[in-house]
Amino acid sequence: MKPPSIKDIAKRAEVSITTVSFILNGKAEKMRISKEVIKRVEEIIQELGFKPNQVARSLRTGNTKTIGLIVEDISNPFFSAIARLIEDKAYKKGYKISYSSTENDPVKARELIEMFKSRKVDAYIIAPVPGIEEDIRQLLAERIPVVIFDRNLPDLDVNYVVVDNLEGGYSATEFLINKGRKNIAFVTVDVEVDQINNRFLGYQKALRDHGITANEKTLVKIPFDATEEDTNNLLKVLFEENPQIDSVFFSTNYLAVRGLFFLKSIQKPINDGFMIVAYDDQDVFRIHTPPISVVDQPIEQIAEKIIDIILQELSADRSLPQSERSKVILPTKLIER
Amino acid sequence: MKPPSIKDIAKRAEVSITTVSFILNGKAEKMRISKEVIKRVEEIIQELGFKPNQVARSLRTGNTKTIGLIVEDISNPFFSAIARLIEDKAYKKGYKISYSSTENDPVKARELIEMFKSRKVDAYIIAPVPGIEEDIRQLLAERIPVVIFDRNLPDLDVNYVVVDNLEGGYSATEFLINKGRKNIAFVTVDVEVDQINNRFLGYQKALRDHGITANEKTLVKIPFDATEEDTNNLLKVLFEENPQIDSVFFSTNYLAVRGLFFLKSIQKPINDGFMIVAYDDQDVFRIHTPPISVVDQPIEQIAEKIIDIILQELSADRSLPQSERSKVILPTKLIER
DNA sequence: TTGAAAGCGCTAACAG
DNA sequence: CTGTTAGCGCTTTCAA
Repeated sequence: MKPPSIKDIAKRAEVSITTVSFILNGKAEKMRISKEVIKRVEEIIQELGFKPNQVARSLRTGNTKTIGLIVEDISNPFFSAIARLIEDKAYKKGYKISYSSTENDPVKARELIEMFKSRKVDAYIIAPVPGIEEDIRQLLAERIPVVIFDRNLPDLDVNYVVVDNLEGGYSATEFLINKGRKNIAFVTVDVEVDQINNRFLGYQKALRDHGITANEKTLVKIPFDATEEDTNNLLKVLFEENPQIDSVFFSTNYLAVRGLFFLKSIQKPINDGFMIVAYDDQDVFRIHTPPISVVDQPIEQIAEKIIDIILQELSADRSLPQSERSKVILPTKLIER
Repeated sequence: MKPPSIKDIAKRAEVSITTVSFILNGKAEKMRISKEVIKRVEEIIQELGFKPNQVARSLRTGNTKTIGLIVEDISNPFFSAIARLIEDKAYKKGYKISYSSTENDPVKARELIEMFKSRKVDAYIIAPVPGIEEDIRQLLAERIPVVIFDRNLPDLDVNYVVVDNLEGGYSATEFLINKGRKNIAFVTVDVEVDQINNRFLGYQKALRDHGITANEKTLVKIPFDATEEDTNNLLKVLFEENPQIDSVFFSTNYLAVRGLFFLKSIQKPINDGFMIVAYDDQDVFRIHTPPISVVDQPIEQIAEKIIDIILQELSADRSLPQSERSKVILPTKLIER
């Protein structure tokens, strides 16, 4: 009924618990345990289907072989794609992933970190919300490996993997300008996070560099918790009050999707006279008629870098000293369609 | 540096460990511990920022407050949406989710269950692959709560939450027939899983009921690990050899997406002369021009049912006896577009 | 080459 | 009302 313990194995094999433990942990030869004993014990382990209780092991060793993944929303394709890739690589090294969605709520984010702390996860991968700098700082102080991604926390010295969002915003905007757009609206989420800010800065810079004056009225900030209907209403106002708009740059994938639905609903065609650029290369942008140009983030590379950093620190058995913290900024790629 | 333990709290408050433990677990009043003591201890807990070590607690109590979620692929929108909803509800009850993707590989699925077992997760939510019946049976024998979803494992008596895929396949097919389609191709994944089989059975039944003879040549099974290119090649053959096809029913969301890309690449328009029905209502089908009709699964209800069952068994502190196992079959909804 | 035993942090039975 | 203590299953030091 109840799963066998190391004790049961030891008893059955007529050896001590210690011996079993050594065999279990591959220290058998180092301890020069005889071949026969090893074989006998291993057979019994097989026979009884014994699996070490990881909880007990964790309590003893202090590591849980679990990585905490904190994202904004696991159902966002960007995050779920990252989650999938990270899972894969972590799994190969014997790590499991526990995930949680913050919904961009610093209070919830803090609770999640607490929860993971009490569960003693070995490392953290976090798409941070503003306001948890202090919590992360504390993790760092305890020398727990942390990588943040998607967005940087500027006043925190921590490993991060982000893309060059300023460049991303710039290239998207410049692309539109080169297509002859004069009135480029910017639709974004009303959250003060680094990556969104940078996309906006890139947008502004591109306009400036091309001698175009930004029009404040065509800058729309959609609350994070806005429903689709709320979003539609805001977009409606945007277009009604600014009929001169000849293109829109959406700063996030889901806003672009909503935007496309909205445009469809008002039957505003996307064509040579009216263009769209979105962030993240998702199926929905490729399948759209006409296809939508996007700023593509190198998801695989992001995941790879994250897990590399984490595993490296984990194997170094501590977080790196400040000086060696990894700062990875990956390029985005404008996919013109 | 190191987080404080219950011992530290006890020492600081000059009470015994027991007292602190009782306070921590809300048994203070039952044990009639004085108000002042409670207050003092709570203050110290606050002050030191003490969080009980969940690992130690788990070892002691035998439960980890963690639920294992095993899906085919967490980056599939269907699964990530479910994951998100489950997470939310579980979180409110103090449970965390660990996830893993099986990639439809029974060997990997088995390993994952083992891993979760050694980590002592309290309950399992599994989108099963064929071949793990025995492992699930064993979980059940140990009275661990298990819910399977998305697909049923016919010869297993276990809680499940699925949709009526036969009905789903039927309604999709009938819809096409009613639209005057005579040559309905069926594109599916080459994996023998219950939900896919039922979608096919529904397709067949609808054809039969309407006096249409199924054409074996227009039934395409795409290997699960086929690349997009492989898929394209198979579809290419399908259309080249069967020019009479006037509609396609795709049995899975991702195959439909690939199909749409393929059709776009060969510039085959979707219109009154050629129609498509997909499974799962995703943005990509709504945004497509023209929009694609789909068999919609009630994702929220699925997630709700799953977590209800799990939490109920968890609070009953054991898996239900066979007779009371929950068998939930939810209806699908055909969204005509 | 193997065994005994301490102890990771916590809960809860039992004793006072 | 509070303290002492055993023990959850495992790793690892120390001793034999």
